[in-house]
Amino acid sequence: MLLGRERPGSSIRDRVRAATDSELDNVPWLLRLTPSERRRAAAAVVVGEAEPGDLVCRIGRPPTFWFGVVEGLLKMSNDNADGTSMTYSGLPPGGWFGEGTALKREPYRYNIQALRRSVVAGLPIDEFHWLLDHSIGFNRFVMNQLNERLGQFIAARETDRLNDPDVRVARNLAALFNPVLFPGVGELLRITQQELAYLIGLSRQRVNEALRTLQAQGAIRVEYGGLRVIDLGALRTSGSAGKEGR
DNA sequence: TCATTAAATTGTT
DNA sequence: AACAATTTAATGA
Repeated sequence: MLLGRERPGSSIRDRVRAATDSELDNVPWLLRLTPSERRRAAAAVVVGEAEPGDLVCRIGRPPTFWFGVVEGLLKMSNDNADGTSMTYSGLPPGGWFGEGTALKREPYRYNIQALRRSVVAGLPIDEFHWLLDHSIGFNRFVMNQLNERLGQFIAARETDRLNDPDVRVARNLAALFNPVLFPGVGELLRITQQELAYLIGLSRQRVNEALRTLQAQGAIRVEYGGLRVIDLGALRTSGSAGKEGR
């Protein structure tokens, strides 16, 4: 779908190009490859721009790429029969996804949609399989990725049961700041309060209030257009053992 | 480089 | 949801 032969009006409006060097610097798994593997993989990686609302991949489509976020913000969601949709996760820079469907060559089970203007990278599925067959480092990365994502989904199930908005915001932020899944984020997560509200399913006002509470607790710092993590552990455990009441 | 203006984002009600 | 205040980005001298 990142390929140019897409039906008009659907998916990414995409001109795909080869990745630039600085974009390749933001591809975490390239560092795990041997030099010759890296040369081959880097040449295969393509990038495209996604406008807000664009679908990077769609439920039911056969997997053509393993995708990664170079810049911007995506969301992973699922459509229900009644027309509503459920958001599973936000995908900030450094995150790679779709390995499950790529591995089995089965259709995507979720939609990936751009929340803001984003740069999305893709590794063609045949190259993905070649790396699985030839590169130990790549296998380590994918395995680690799957393990970490499993942990994230288990944590997400608990989070969804919580009713305290402050805690839900904290846990969602902890997930987005995950350095293993999203190494491109670093200390500063570029996300607006509106986008965060949309991901978590709260009003922007309530998110704003929660963020300022978390800032007062010393867990984060609120900045214009983004959030800086001060204490990731506090975000993860907030509301479970502790002192904060509301 | 600086000043001005528009746009985006945040803070409040 | 609406509005004001603040921050950033864009423009042009």
